[in-house]
Amino acid sequence: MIRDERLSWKEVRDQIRAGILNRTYAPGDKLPRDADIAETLGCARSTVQRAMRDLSDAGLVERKRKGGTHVRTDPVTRATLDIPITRREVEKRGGVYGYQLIDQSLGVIPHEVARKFEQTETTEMMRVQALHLADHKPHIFEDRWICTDTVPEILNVDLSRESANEWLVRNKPYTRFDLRFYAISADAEIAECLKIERGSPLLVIERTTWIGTAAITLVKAYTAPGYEILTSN
Amino acid sequence: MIRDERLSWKEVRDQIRAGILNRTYAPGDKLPRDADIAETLGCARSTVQRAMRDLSDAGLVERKRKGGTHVRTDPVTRATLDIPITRREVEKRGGVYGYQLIDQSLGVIPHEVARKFEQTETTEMMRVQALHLADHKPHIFEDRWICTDTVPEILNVDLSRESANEWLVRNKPYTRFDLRFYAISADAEIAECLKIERGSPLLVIERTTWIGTAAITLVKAYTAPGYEILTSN
DNA sequence: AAGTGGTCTAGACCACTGG
DNA sequence: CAGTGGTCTAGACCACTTA
Repeated sequence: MIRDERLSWKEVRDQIRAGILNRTYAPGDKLPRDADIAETLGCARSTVQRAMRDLSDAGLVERKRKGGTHVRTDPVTRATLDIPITRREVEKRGGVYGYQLIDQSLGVIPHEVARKFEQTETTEMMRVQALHLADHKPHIFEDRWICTDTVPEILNVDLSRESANEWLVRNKPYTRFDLRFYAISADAEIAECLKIERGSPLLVIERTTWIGTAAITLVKAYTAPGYEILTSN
Repeated sequence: MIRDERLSWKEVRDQIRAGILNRTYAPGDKLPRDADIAETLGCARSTVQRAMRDLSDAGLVERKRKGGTHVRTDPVTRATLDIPITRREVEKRGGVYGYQLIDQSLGVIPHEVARKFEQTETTEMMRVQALHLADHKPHIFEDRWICTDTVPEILNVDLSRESANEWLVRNKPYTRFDLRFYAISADAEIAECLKIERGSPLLVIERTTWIGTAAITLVKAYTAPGYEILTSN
């Protein structure tokens, strides 16, 4: 007789997942209770729990107290995205990073921006427009609003040397953020900055960050043509 | 004296995170060992572990055996994306979903497609072009290649009734996928399908899926103007 | 070689929620 | 209100990695 070895939670997870993939448990089906699975497989319940949490995080099953664990009927593709600071992104690809401040000013925020910040009484903020370069070519044009009430220190930062992107990320950690991606066609201003033709299709990455409920910044990053966002799974 | 209650792992996590946000632990700093934190806070080491895993998943700290736990120097914005099947996406917003098969054929895959599949000997696949509608208006035009070697059953599915999107997701779970987003401008064919002007900027969602190492499908989803991808964090 | 995080166990209690 | 998942503990051993 071969003595059973202890099961790792990944092995448990893979067994359960296999059962789902091969239709032993079809979408909508209820899986046995953790305790029963543990007994069947001969491991501790917490090991099953660990495996289940992984499957749940991956969106394969849905767990409810008292309700039990069910195979999700409506699978979603769940991906994790890492958006690094632009410098890192360029350097990681072996490129040469460059940065240019284009304009910096104080001004009243447009309604559209105020809406993105949700609840903010602040009406005047700092606007920063800057260009990130990769291998000396325009890479990303960013148009940013920074809440000077939340981040008064920004007034004393020399943004011609260091990008707001980096300064903020290093000095003002956020607790919440909002991300959206969409496509636009380049208007005259953006086209000029990125040195492309008007009307070129661009991917825009828009990010708003808060610390607690206080708005920090809203940035629209207009990426140069050819830019792609990738996930690795 | 008030007797200390047991700490939950979320409370532990929040305390550690607070220490990072308020610079008690600056970027690059090493945090105490789990065991020490546990003793300091008066909880079990596994509770600290749970908290740390959360911070690590969020990208705030980096953990290494023997090396200890360090606050990450270059924070990344880490977001989780859920991409549901198109029907759900439309219905969740309260819209009416519709679907039209445009074309279905067998053909030799272009080199560009073969490259995306990485290693595949298959050269002939099924191509499916279809339109997803939201409130009777074009919403997403999808151009898909399906590997008939991996998914021979697809040959017997009536794709004019059910979208390949849904059939695959229900019947052919994948084990790995690749996602990318980028912007293009609509060519004549896409413009006609989506009933928009040529040259309109479009967000494209491209997804390749595999089961094991066997290719399943590659789909390019051309979204109608105004489409946005959102993350919720 | 030794230090630190990762995992497993067995058991207890809690918290949510569906029947 | 009872069943099920979620969490906590204390302790042991493992596995990776760096000093």
